[in-house]
Amino acid sequence: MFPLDRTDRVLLHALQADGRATVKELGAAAGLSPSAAHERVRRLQRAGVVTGVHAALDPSAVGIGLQALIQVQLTRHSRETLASFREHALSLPETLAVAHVTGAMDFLVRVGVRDSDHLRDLALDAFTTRPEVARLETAIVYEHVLATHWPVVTRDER
Amino acid sequence: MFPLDRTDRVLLHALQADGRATVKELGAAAGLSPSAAHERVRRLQRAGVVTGVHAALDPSAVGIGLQALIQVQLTRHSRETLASFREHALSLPETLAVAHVTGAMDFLVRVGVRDSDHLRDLALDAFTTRPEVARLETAIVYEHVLATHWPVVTRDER
DNA sequence: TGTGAAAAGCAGCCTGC
DNA sequence: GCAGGCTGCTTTTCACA
Repeated sequence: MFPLDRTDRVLLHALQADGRATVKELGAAAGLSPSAAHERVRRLQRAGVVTGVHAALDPSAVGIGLQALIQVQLTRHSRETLASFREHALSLPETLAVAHVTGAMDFLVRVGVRDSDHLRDLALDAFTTRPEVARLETAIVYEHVLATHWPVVTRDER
Repeated sequence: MFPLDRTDRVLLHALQADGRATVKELGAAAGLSPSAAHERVRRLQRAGVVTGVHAALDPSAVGIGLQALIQVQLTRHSRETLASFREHALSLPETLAVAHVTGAMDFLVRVGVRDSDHLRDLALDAFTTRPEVARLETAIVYEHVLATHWPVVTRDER
């Protein structure tokens, strides 16, 4: 694991809060010169600690009137079946997130749709038709909030 | 709803793929001059279509060895109970996402922990002790993938 | 790893279509 | 609503500590 010190944590925090922050701002937050902050940010990216910087959109602004959680139980649990369903779910334009989990249901797919008609069409056309799918259970998502600040749960306090 | 044309969609797509892209690059992707791209990006931000730009981190790099989905059934469904549990869940450093959903379970909280000991401590100390919580069901998350490209599901093709 | 200076490139603004 | 030019700031590199 890439060792993260206090300065790295400050930089990561700042980049999670505002991914477009300038190196100058990041440096100021971490008590570093712009060039030093730049070097550290580049290193964090090269080391794969920062996997990317992405814009977050307002669901309703892009036509998503409804979010749902489609819980899927597979017919079989072979590697092929899992991989095949995973790929399919990720390929759907409505898919916002895919989770492969333990328990009665194998996959949870969070989707963004226009309305309940769109949701029904999606469930019937893109899920129940699949040979991998044994059972579906769909829940409406009233609200979904992503944490914008991941803590560094490591204990070392370097 | 803010009207989005083809050019806006290209800009949004580019910003989702790389939130640190320069206005020059965004313009090139959309077939626009840097100044025009800049103007449109600013408008998309002011209109709230782009709610923010955030760095994504590698879970294992920040000490998250395990992710779990804690499903919570509440004792009561009053506005106060819902709000109180929601706030509590969002305040936990381990929380990665919170969803309020329909169905047997009321909330789904995705958490990032070091290991199974950490998960047990979290469940016992931060969930089962809460008066709002009637029942817990915890599932291990083998894999979680967030879509980095939200489609614009609107139909108008302006 | 960090600083500071210098060069290159970009953002931000303005003017004219 | 867009292009092009201008100015100041930011990024990026490099020598040095």
